[in-house]
Amino acid sequence: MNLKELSEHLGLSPTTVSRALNGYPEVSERTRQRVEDAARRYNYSPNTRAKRLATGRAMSIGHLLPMSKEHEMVNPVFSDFIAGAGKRYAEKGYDLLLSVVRDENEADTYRDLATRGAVDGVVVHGPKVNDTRIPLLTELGLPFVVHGRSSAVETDYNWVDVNNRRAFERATALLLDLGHREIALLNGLADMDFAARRYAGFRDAFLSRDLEVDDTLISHAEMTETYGYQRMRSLLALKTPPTAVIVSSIIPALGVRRALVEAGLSLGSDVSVVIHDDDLSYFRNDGDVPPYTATRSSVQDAGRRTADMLLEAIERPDGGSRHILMEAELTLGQSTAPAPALRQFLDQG
Amino acid sequence: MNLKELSEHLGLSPTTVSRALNGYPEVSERTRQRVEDAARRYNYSPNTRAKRLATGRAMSIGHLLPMSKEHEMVNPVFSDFIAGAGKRYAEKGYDLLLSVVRDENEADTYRDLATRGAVDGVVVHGPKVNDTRIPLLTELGLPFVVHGRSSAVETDYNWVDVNNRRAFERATALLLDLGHREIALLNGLADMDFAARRYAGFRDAFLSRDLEVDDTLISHAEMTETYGYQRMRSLLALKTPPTAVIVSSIIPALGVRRALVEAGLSLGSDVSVVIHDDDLSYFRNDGDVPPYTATRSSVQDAGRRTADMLLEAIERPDGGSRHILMEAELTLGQSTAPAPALRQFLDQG
DNA sequence: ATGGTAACTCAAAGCGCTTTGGATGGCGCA
DNA sequence: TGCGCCATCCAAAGCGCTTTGAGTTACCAT
Repeated sequence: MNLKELSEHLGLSPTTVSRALNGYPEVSERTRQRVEDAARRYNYSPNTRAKRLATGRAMSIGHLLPMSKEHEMVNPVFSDFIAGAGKRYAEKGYDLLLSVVRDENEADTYRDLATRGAVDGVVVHGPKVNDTRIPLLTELGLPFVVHGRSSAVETDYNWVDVNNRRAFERATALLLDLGHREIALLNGLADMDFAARRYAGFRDAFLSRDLEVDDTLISHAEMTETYGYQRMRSLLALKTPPTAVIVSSIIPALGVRRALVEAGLSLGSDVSVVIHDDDLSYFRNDGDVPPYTATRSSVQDAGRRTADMLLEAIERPDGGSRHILMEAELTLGQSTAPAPALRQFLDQG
Repeated sequence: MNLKELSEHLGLSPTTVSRALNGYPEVSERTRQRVEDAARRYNYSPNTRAKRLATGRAMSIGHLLPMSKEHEMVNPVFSDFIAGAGKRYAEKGYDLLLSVVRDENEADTYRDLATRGAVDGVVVHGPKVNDTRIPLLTELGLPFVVHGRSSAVETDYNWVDVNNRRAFERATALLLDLGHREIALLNGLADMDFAARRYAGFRDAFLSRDLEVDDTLISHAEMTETYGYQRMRSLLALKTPPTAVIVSSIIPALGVRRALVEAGLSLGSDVSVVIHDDDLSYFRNDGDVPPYTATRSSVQDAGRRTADMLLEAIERPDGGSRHILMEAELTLGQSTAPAPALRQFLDQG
C-alpha cells in the first residue's frame, strides 16, 4: 500500500492525504480522522526511502564502531552507550546507522557518510588527545557530538564528557588519605583523551600534597581483563609493590582481582583498589556494600544526553556549541582500606 | 555535487554517467575511465536516498537490540556479534540499522521496518524456545536469519547456531569423569532457547550414565556478574554444596569466582568450574593455561556467518532455508580438577 | 551505394513521497 | 448581489537517482 493507492481508496488526492498524515493545518479535522483511520486499517506507513528523498533529510544518526586492529576489540562501553542513545533516536523517529570500521578507515567512512547524505549527524566515540576527526567533521559540515573531549583541539565543538580529571583526583586523594603512598594507575591507552585527563587528576592529587608521582607505577593499555591480570602480577613482583591501585575500568579490575587472589592477597585489606565504573548493565557494581570503591558515571545516561544534544544541534544548527560535563560520584565499597602504615598507627591509637 | 552536475561537467548525459559508475557494459572503457576520474576528483558519490528509491532496495540490514525491562540490560554478546556482522555489511555496501527497543515493542518495530521499507532483511537475536518473531517475519515476508534457534517453531527458517546441547553434554561429561556428582548449572533465562538446549545437554550427560539430575542445583537468570555471585553464595550454603559448577557465560562466572574467593575456596582445587565462553574481545579466556575450562565458540565469527547468510538469502531468495551449526571446542583451563572423592582414590593409587 | 551490426550515447519515465502554487466552494458582510 | 476571505482540496513539479527504449555513429560486408 502506497500513498497513491491509499488516496484512491479515500477518494482524495495524495496531497491531502500526505498533509493529513503529517499534521498540516490545511485539512479539516474530519478528513484527517478519516485518513488516519484508513492508514491504520490498510497498515500504511510512508516509504522511508521516498520520504527521505523528498524531504532531503536522512532521519538517521551515524555511529562508527571502530575496531582496534590488534585485538579485534570493541569497546565494552559501546553497547550500553548505544542503548542509551538509541532509545532517544527511536522516540524522535530517527534511525541509528552503525558502521563497523577499522581504525584506519574511519576518516573515509565519515567522508562517505557525508557525501552520500546517509546521515544527518554523527557521534564521535573515544576521542584521542588530538583527534583529527573533529576538524574533519567540521570541514564536512556534518553535525556531530563528541562523547568525551579532545584536549589539543582548539576549535569549539559539541561534547558530553565526564569530569575525568576531578574523578581521578578525588579517587587518588582518598587513597592518600588512607595512608597509601605507593599507588599504581592502570590507565587506558595513552593517546586517549580520557586517559590523559585521568592521569592529570591522579598527578594533581599528589602534587597538591607536595608528594611525588612514581611514573613506574603507571601503565597504559587497552582495557581488557588480561591487561589487569598481567599488569598486577608484574606490580606484585616489584621490590616494593604498591599498596593501592586505581583502575580505569571494571574489566581490567577483574584481572587485578584475579592476580591478587592468585598471589594469596585479598582485595581491600591487602591491596586497596579503586576503579572507574561505567555502570555497565551486566556489571552493576552494587549491593549492600559494592565490591569496589569506584568513581561512577553511567554511560547509558551519557548516551541519552549525547543523543539529545545531537538531535538538538541538527534541528537548531544556529544554537552555538553545546557542552555537558557530568560529575562522577565516588562511592565507597569493599575494596579500599587504610594502608599498612596507617593501620598500625590507628591500632596503636 | 550530484549526478546531473557531474554529467554536465563531463559533457555526458546522466544516463551514461550512471552506467559508467555502475559497471554496465554499454559504455566504452575510455568513457568509464573519464567518468571515474571525474567522480573521484569532484568527490562525488551517489545520494543514498535517491539511489535506494530508484532501485527499490534499502541496502540496509536491521538489528533489534532488545532491552530487558527489569535490568535495562543489553546482552554483552551483542556488541561482538555486531562487530563481526557489521564488517561484512560494510564490505558488501550495506548499512546496519540498529533499533533499540523495549522487549514488548519488538513486534511493532519489525512491522514498522517492513512497511516502511527501511531494511532488506533482519537478524533475530536471542530466540526464545517458542519465538513469535519467526512466524511474524515469515508472514511479513521480510528475509531474516536467527542467531540461535527456536525449538518449538515448526516451520523452516534460516539460522546460525552453536551446538549448545552437545557442548554442555561434553562439559558435564568431563566433570562426571572427574568424579563430580553434585554439579550445579547456572543457566540463562529459562525461556531462552539456548538455555533449554544447554539444560538438555547437561541432563543427557547424567542420564546416559544412569545418574540422576538434581534439579535444585539448577538455576535460570539473566547472566550478570551479580547473579553468579549470589547464586554461588546460596549454593555454598547448602548442606552438601556442589563440587562443580557449569556457568553459561563468563560474566556470571566472574561472580562465581568472587563468591568462592570470599568463602576462602579456590577455583579448581576446591570447586571446579566450567564455563561457556563466547570469546568476547575484552575477556579473552586464554594465556598459557586459560583461567577457565570452557566450551568456546566465537560470537564474532557467528556474526560474520549470520551476515553472510542473510545477504545471500536476500540476493537469492529462492535458495531454500539455510542452516549453520557451529561446534564449540572444549578447552581445558585451570578451573577444573578431580572431585575430592576421586582425588582421594587417586592418591591411594 | 546499401544494408546490417556493433558500439555508444541519450531523452524521458519512474521510484513514492513532499510541497508549491493554485482552484474551488461556501460563508459572512456590506 | 457581489466581494473578499477562509477553509479545503488538488495538479504538478521536484527530490536524485536508475532504467527503458531509442537514436546516432562508425564500420564492415555485399
